[in-house]
Amino acid sequence: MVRQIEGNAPPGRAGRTARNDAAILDAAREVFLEDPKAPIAAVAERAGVGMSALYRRYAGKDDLLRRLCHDGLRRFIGEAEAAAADLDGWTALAGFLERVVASDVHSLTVRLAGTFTPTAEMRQDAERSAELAAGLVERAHAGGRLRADVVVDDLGLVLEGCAAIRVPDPVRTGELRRRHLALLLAGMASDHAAPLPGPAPRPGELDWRWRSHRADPHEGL
Amino acid sequence: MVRQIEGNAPPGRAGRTARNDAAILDAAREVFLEDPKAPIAAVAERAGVGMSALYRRYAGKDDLLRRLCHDGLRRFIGEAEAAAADLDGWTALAGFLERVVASDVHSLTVRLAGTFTPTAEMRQDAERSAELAAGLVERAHAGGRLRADVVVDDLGLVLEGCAAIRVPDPVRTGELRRRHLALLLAGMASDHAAPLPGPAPRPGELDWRWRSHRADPHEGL
DNA sequence: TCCCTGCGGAACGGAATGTTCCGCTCTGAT
DNA sequence: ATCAGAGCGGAACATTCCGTTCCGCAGGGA
Repeated sequence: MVRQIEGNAPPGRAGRTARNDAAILDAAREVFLEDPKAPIAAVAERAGVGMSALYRRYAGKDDLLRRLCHDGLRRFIGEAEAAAADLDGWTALAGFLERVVASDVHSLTVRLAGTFTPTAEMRQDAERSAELAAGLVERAHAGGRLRADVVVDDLGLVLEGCAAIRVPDPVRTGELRRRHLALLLAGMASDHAAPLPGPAPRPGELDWRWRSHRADPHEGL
Repeated sequence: MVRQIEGNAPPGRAGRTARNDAAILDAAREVFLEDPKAPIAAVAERAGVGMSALYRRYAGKDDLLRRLCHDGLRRFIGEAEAAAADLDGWTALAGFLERVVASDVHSLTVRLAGTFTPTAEMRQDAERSAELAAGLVERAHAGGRLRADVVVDDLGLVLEGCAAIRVPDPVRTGELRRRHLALLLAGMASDHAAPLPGPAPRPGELDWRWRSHRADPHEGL
C-alpha cells in the first residue's frame, strides 16, 4: 500500500526530500500503531519509498522508534499545556483525556516504550508530562468534581485502558474509545460512595516502561 | 526458570506424566500471558520439561494455543453461570466482572485469539458466553442499577480495558486492575445524567478475533 | 554538460523459532 | 532378574524473518 503526501512543499529535489520526510513519519506512525513489532520494511513500503530513504534519515530502527515515541510525548505535553488554559478544572481534565485518547498518542508512546533505549531528554519530557498531569488532577480535585480518591497515576490506567480498545476499523475504534472513556469519566466524578479498592497507583509505578529497558520483565506487549 | 508442580498425583510413571500435563499447561498460561508471541521453547523451559514432552501432548503450537484459549473460554462461561446464581442483578454482574478480571481469563483468551484457527466448538462456546453475558446485563438492567445506555458489548470493552493494565509485578497488576474496574463499575451505575457518546458497540462487533483469522486486519497486538 | 545528492531495491548475515529425531532412562509387567 | 517400550531431554535442522548494507542509477542544480 502506497501513501502519497500531497504536501505543499516546493517542487524539485528539496521538495521531494521534504515530502519523503513527512511520508516516512506518517507511514511509521500508522504501521507501528497497527503492530509495534512491525518490520521496518513495512514502513518503507507504506511510505512508498525504498530502504535507503529511511536509512538516510534514521540511524536504525531504534532511532525511528525513538523519534516517533518522543513526538508522541511532546504532543502529550502540548495537550496538557493546552488543557491548562481551561478555567474549569474538571472540563480541563476531561477534555485533556478525550484529546489524548482521540489522537491515539498514548497507544504509540506506550506501546513503543520498552522497544528501544530512551534518551535522557525523553526522560525529562516524561517527567514534565507527569508534572502537568499532576497539575490537572490537582485542579480538578480543587473544583470538587473529581472524586477524592482518584490520584494522578490513575490517569495512566485510564489511558492504557482506552488504548487497548481496538477493532479493525480505525474510525470505529475512536468511537468506542470515546465511549469507554465516558464510562470512566462518569466513574471518576465525585458523586460516588464506595472508595476505590486497593492501594492507589504509586508515583512512578507506571514508569517502568521508561526504565533501562534491558532488565525489562515484560518481553511481549 | 523451572517450575515444580507438587501435585498429589500418584508416583511412578503415570504420576510423572500427569504432573507434566499440569506443569506444561500452567507454564503455558504464564508464558503466553506475559508474551502471546513467546516461543514454544519458553513454555518447555518454564515447565521444566523438554520439547518432546510438549509435542507428545500437542500436535503443534497452534494446538497448545487453542487448548489454552478454549480453557479460558470455558472458565469464562463457568463464571457467568455462577454469577447467574446471584439473586441481585447488579451484584451478579459486578461480581462476574471482578472474578473474570481477577482470574486473568480475558487476557489469555483475547490476546491469544487470532493467532490460530478457532474450532467450531470454540465458536459455539463463544456464542454461549455471549448469551450468558447478555443475560447478566439484562438482569442488571431490570434491577435498575445499571445505567440504561450500557449494552452487552460494553462488557467487552471493560474487560479489554482491564486486561490492558499491567505492571511487572503480577500481584500489583491484579490490584490495579481491580481498582480500574471499580472506576468503571462506578461509571456503569445508573445515577448519571449524560448518555454515553457514539453508537453503542453493535452485537458481533467485538467478535472479529474469532473470525477466519487469515484475513485478519490486525497483525500485531 | 557534469557532479553528486538522494534514492530504489536486491542481497547479506544473523537471529529466532517451530518441528523432528536420536538415544537414553526407568517403570512396570513378565 | 529381565526386558520391551513409553516417555522424555535436548541438540540439530530447516526455514522464515528482519535489520542493515551496498551497488548502481536518475535527474536536479551549477
